[in-house]
Amino acid sequence: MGARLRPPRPRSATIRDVARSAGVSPATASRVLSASRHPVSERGRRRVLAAARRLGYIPNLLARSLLTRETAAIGVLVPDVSNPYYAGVLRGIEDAAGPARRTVILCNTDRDPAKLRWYLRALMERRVDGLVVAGGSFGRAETAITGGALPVVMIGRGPARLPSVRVDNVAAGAMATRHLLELGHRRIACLAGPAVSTTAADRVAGYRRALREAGLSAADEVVLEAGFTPTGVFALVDRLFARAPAPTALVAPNDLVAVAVVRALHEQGRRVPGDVSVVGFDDIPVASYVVPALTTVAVPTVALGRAAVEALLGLLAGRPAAPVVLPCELRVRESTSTLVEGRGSS
Amino acid sequence: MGARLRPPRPRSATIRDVARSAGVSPATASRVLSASRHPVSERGRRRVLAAARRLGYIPNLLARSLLTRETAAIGVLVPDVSNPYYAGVLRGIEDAAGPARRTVILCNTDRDPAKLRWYLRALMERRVDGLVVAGGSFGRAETAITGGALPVVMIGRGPARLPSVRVDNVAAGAMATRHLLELGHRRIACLAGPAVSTTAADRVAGYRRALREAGLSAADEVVLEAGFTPTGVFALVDRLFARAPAPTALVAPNDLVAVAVVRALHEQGRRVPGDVSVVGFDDIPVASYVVPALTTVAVPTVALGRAAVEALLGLLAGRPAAPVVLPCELRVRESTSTLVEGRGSS
DNA sequence: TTGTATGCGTTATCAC
DNA sequence: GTGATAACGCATACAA
Repeated sequence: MGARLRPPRPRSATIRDVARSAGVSPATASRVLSASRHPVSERGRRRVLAAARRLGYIPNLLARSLLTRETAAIGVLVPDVSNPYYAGVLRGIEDAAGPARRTVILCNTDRDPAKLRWYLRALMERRVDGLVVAGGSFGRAETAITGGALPVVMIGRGPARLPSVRVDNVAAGAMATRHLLELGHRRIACLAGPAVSTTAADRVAGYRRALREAGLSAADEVVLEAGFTPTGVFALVDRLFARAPAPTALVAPNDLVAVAVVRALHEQGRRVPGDVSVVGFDDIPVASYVVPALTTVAVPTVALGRAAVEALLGLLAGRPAAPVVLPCELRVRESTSTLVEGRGSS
Repeated sequence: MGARLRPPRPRSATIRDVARSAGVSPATASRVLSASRHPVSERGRRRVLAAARRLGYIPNLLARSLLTRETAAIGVLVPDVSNPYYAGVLRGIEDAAGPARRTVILCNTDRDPAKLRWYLRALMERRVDGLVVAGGSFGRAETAITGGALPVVMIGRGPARLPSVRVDNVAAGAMATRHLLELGHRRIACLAGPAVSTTAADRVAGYRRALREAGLSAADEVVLEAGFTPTGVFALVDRLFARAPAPTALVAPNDLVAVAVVRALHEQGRRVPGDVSVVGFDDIPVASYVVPALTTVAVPTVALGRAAVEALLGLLAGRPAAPVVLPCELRVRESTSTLVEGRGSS
């Protein structure tokens, strides 16, 4: 006698039950229910379908996957869903996965390498068909875990050999900074995102490049590490404006922080954009509704997620994935304005 | 000869490979690798572990689940992850699921019953251990699909018999409205969320109750349907303030819309809170950073998600789930203030 | 303490 | 066009 377990949950109808009820063999039932291309008589088909409905048959994907070696599931690794940026990405992933009949297994890494690796293993144990990884810290060690056996698409920059879908954050950083330069600003501070984030690093690099191209020197660069959340931003802004000469413009690491910066300045009695211009990144949903509406470099988060899944589906279909770089767009709104002479001069 | 499929992906090491490499039987290998309570000699254990490491063995959860009838996966149905409210809920779900070694399968329903039912079926095919459903429209038809075979925990109100984790949105709506009444406001308008949302309906009910308790009549109620996103809010506010007498205070369906309302008023030249007081719900991350900082009724979204998973885990462990009602909290900030006499009188 | 054998639910193969 | 059968990878009842 074989395994005889206490069934933790009632056993639902199997394909054998359906077959018996329809008066056919399990093979025939399977051919009907799994949309196989194998021919089945019209009469048999009807009987199987009727029996399946009658019994409330729900196929067991676990058993099917065990045999076909495909789970129709994709794993998604993201630092934090409650961040609007990743929420948008996730939305795009879901939007593309649904119609392709794939389900999404979600994992929050919190940018913690240990957590990342743990989840990675969990996803491999589940034999997901592929992975979409957003928010970096997916390096050589992690590639080793997947053993190259698993198609992986990165959102943002990752290990060079992995296909990626991203925006050019250096260009985005430069775009934001150039906008401020064109408005006449010369003392422009830059709040950087977390040190581990390549996105943050690239935006800072773009900031530096734009300054240099405008003829400013390294001495004119003011870069402070802030992070991608408002935590600690108030103190940072205090520090930034305590020193003289104070900046007249500021590049925030993202919109969330930009909103906090605007408020911090407001509390100091400085007006945006009257006294200080502020530019953010991402164009999160509230960006255009806050007062002043945020000037920002829009990142197509939903499109990123969507493109990543499309690339992954291509990979699964055997098509090689070309790197995708989606365009960013400067959206000039109310938080930036021309430098008023007499205040900006050093 | 049996199934001989073209392997779409290279076959990874199985427990038989490990057993052979370790010089033991598959049973012994299984006992070591699945943390079974069955005794295994120390020597055997070491050999199996070594072999597993050597071969890069990763257990196949599909096969294990087929046998144990447990997948360690929970399905999550949510209207829209890119909404900060649900992003918070999702975060809480993930936070509680991870340490319990459960993975989360995410589905966006968009409040579309057809999509909901499709996903529901997909989750059942995957044999998830249980379901967390947020954002309603999970009614009798859906309960029928699960056939009661699947533990379900609702976040928010749902079919009466299903265990739920929620906040008292009637109380929340009353709390927001009472705050405005205490500030002296009498002409208070209410923007309702989507008609299908019980959360929205409850908040409106609370609004009505508070007005009534303050001795106002049904004639004093002004309720307009807005939705949970800023779409169309500008036109709505225009309409609202075109009529006389204009309201002096406004209850928004959530913070996202509240921010948009503040902006719409700003564009009309009305000041918040000087001319109009505005209160929102949820206390989303930006709420305290916008200017004016939003007075809002905080909903513990992350805690809701966490509690839902805990209830579900309890259910899976055989413990009955008592309904959980988490407290809301009024956070008075800058978007509400005392009614200035002479403007508020009719 | 170990090994052998069985079956979880499904689909591919082969013979009819 | 149909049916019997093996196998996917694993955990357990049972015998040793």
